[in-house]
Amino acid sequence: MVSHRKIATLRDVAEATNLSVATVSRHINGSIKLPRDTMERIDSAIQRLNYRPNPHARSLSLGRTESIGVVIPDIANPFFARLAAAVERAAAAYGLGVMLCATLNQKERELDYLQRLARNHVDGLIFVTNRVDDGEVARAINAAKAVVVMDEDVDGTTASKIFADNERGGALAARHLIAAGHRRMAYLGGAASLMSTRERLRGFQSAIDEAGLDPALTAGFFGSYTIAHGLEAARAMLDAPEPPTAVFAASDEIALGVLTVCRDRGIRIGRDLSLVAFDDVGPLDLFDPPLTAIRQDVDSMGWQSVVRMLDAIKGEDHQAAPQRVPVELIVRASVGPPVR
Amino acid sequence: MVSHRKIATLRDVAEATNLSVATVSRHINGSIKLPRDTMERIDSAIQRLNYRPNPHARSLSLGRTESIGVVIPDIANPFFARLAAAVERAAAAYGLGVMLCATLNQKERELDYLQRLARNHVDGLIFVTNRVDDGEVARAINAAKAVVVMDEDVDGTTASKIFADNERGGALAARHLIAAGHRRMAYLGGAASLMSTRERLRGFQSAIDEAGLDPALTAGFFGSYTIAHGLEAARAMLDAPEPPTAVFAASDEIALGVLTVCRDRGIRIGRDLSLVAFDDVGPLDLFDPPLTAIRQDVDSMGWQSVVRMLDAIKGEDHQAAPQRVPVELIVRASVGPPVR
DNA sequence: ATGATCATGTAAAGCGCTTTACCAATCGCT
DNA sequence: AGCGATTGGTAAAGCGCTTTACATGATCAT
Repeated sequence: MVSHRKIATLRDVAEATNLSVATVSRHINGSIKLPRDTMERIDSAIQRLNYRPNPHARSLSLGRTESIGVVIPDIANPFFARLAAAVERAAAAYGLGVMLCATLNQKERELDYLQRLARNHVDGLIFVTNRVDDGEVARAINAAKAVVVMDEDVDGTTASKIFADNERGGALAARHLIAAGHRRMAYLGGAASLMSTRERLRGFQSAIDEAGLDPALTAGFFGSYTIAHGLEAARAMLDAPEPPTAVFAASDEIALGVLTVCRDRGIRIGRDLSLVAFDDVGPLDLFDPPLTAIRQDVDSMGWQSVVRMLDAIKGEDHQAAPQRVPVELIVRASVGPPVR
Repeated sequence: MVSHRKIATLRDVAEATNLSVATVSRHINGSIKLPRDTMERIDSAIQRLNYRPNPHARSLSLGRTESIGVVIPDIANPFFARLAAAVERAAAAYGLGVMLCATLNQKERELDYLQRLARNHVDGLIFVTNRVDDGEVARAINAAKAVVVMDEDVDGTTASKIFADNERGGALAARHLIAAGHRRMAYLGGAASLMSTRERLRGFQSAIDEAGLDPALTAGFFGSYTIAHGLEAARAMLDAPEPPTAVFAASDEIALGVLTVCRDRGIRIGRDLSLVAFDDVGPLDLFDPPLTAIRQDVDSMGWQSVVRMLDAIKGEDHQAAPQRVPVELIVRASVGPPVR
């Protein structure tokens, strides 16, 4: 006797209770007050039939989906993974599902998700990119429903925005290095046109100015937030006629590249060369040596992005200014006095 | 002049082309052959109106959603993050969306997702857990539609299964350690009742047997796949009357715990104590020293889980036996000859 | 000329739910 | 007794799409 029972629908429970679907629906959604025994009849039927509303029917009828999309370059990257995890946690706390979309940094995929999701698939989109946009993605974002842009800006968008306090992070790093005695430094950034790379540099330079030092002594190397770029930039930097005594890597990944090159060349981080990283999501304390870094408060960013998302969905005016999430200097063992 | 234009529906393009919605729908879905100019009329109208089908209406009508769910303990964990990324990539390649669900290892959330998603929210579920189940989750899995269980078994389920070749991984680790001369070893596992922990141990022991060594010399420490457990187990192990000369950690995280304790105590990994990790997803090559590890082929697991998912959705008989994905020994610098 | 066949469509039901617009019966008041 | 308000419901439209069943005209072999 195969029990191939179908999934119960609202209608089934209506029939089981001798009520109309409307009554049952409104009771479920709390938009009607019924006599006690009617309520109990309904509840027990729901229980018995193991009824659950069909989310698609619900979405179709309601026009909303009770879920949001998270568009992210790459989940395998620890920074984005933690960001996604933070968003997920916050979303779950607010009863929202999360649709995950990895773009692999491809414009096509960004646009595709923006379309598919913003259409009607989800109520809103938390968008984080790693690419510099030519305007097309910006247009798509502005055309979409509720969007909050996180971590990296997309020029020309009117969405709510959440960013780390990059500038302050850069300043913190520079001050720490300067305090240790460094004068000739290097900045290894991501793409030169990315907001985060620019801001971290600006902060770094402002601290140099502030200290009355010669900004010309600090070299900049730009590329991308990857280990590969870290390797390349580290080599270029070390092969320069007058190599720096300290380096500020604008991401964990870049710092890992530096670490690798130094290991290969027998350069001891923290002694021969000082290093400050940015992000602090990997287990930087377990590296050799433990890496001093500017820590982003990823959890807070994720949470706040969801909060602003809910505001955006409710149609509330988002604040014009991007929200800045504080960063923090975590001192470990990769910074020492300069050697020459 | 505010352009508050509504989203175009199928009906809109039908009206724009003077055709019926049915005709347009069937043309879009390729289930009708139309004269060239009719086709062009439709296509251009779609273009012009920027029409996209409403996914919920589509799902409701079709009974499927073109998306799958991934249930995972914690996305912030690099191993699961990479697994999720691999699944995402494969799913995207097959035109499937991915709904991400983090359970934080809570039974309630596992059950909740199993319900919500398996109901009708997604076409199938890729389920990975970290918990030992009391039977309830197993029942829910069996009741759900297409499910593939990955990485860790759930006892009593009839789903398709994809696991790493844990036993072989354990054997590989043991042989490597034995070849280096170790006799007194420790196994630091996760929960003792977890399949993966048991299998890795079994493989480890079988290699010991095979080598004709005394299995009593290998101590086992069980707990969870976390840094915290790694710390604790490492301390217990080192404080034993006769500490081992080598340790096999059943996860990267556990190995990180060992690393930390050893750093604190001035024990040099690779010289005073040998260490082999399992997973190899973190940048283990950048640790101090670079860690020898058994590598899981996460990408392959993710991809294959999607392939089997598609089979399951199509209702094809899944193979009875779990699929085993090969593992590989990656030799770095954390294993040396024993000291006493 | 006649039916058969094909090409090009149309109308309408149904997917499961929410919600608006109603309605009948009861109750409390004057 | 008569009135309005309240209680406890119902019927039906509509969300956007797919699909089945049917219709119309042209083409073709006989």
